[in-house]
Amino acid sequence: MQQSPVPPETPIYRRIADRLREAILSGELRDGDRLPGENALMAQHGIARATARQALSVLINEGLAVPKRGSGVYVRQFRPLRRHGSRRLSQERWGRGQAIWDSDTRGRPYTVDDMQIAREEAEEEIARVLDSAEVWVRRRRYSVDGRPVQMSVSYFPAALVEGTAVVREDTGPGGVYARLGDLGHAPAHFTEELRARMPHPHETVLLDLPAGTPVIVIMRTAYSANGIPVEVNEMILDSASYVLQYDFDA
Amino acid sequence: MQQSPVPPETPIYRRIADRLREAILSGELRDGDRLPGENALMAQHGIARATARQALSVLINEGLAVPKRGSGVYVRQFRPLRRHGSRRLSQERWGRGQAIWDSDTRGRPYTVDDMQIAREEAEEEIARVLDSAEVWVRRRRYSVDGRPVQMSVSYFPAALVEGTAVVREDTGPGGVYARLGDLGHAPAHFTEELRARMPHPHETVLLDLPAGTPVIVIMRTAYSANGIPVEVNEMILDSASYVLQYDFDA
DNA sequence: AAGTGGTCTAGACCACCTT
DNA sequence: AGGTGGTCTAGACCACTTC
Repeated sequence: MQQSPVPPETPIYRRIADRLREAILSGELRDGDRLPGENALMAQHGIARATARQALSVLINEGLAVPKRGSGVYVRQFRPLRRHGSRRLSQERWGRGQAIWDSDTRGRPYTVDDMQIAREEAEEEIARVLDSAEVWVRRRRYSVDGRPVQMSVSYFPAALVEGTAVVREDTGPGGVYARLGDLGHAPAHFTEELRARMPHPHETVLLDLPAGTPVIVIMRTAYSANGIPVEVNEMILDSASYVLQYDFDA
Repeated sequence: MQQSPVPPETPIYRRIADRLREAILSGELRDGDRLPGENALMAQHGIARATARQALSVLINEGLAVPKRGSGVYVRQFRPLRRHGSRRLSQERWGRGQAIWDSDTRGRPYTVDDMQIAREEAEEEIARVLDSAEVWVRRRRYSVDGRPVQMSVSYFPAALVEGTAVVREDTGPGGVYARLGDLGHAPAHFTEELRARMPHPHETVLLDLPAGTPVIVIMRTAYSANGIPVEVNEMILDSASYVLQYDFDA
């Protein structure tokens, strides 16, 4: 009924979480291994259910563990894809580049689902950047190995692409950028603005994100050679599925 | 003692959290505003303390709200700095670039604290990339307006920088990169590998991060003109304090 | 002094997964 | 059938902030 008279400096649930985190980060518990469950923690430490849950919730919110209903709590894995920002400048040019983080994009193709194309009134920021109140919008979701990894929304100035293949489902060989080129507005420069944050609920659903998984938000603006913005592309990435790489010269 | 016979499709705590999130994202509740507290939610919805707490914890773990002991739970703000990856290629070159996200780096200087310099045995990954088992390490933390925003650790091949100003506290005009230049190894190419994840506990402490705040991890490798890696710089950024910008050509 | 969030106990019913 | 995590109740003591 009464807890120990002098509360220990760090709360019980936190010390338990620390112990488990150590086991995970040290590799003692490996990817996919099962953590001690609520009942096990209650018995081992003589604590109440809520306290055991709180300990596990720490690791879950840190993205180190994933709960599976009716089964247990498991160590989470990190197997990223590699996304290249500026491919043309990539390491092949000066060779010898060594990657810090492994990734395994090899051979696994993207799948596109939920493609949607529509003409819309632009949100404030998009309208400002594209200098156009009306835009054509292409929405899609990318999956790898059947698991969603990215949502992407492209915006084009309506006047620029009206009636072209850019607003059709099948954009033809070379895709949207080739069509923009046909129009005399081939993308020549890119700006990517990037931030990370916790996902909103609809993003959690669409990307099937476990708790403790941030998203990376990329706002990419494409400019034609004469400096006209021709596309804004907003991407929401599952941070557990990606390593981003940017290469550039001094 | 008994809850309603047919449990509602979505749990109570989640519906409350949804309502509050809506209020935050719609701007009805603004930056720094106080959310209804545990007692208020208990009274308004006729629920137990733990349920009210659970509702608030959702928003806290989403990074939308910050709890303040003895005071209340408040709407969190996002006022990022802007970090430029490839400045030389930046938008000024072709003009007209419009930023999607506001940021206010203007005039606010970085402060460096906790500078540490040491000779160490390199971790496996660093040793592999730098092709050197022994490294000199420079650690420091950057703050803006007295609030920590970034931790940074630079690694140099020991043989390359031994006895030079690179391993001294004061690196002189132009800093470390200028000294590498003096040695005939001026950085000419950069690769940045970037990911986002929830912070580890020591990062939470050192960056003073509220719950629900991811970190952005950047591993930056600098190569000299002839392709030799001369520095690896690992940066841990508070994701709520940064927008990253990369500019490049097609 | 009163109110707030932080921690903890000891129960309960439920849906879900494994066996 | 039994174990697991998900939700919820009704209390308790505490440290801290605000007034």
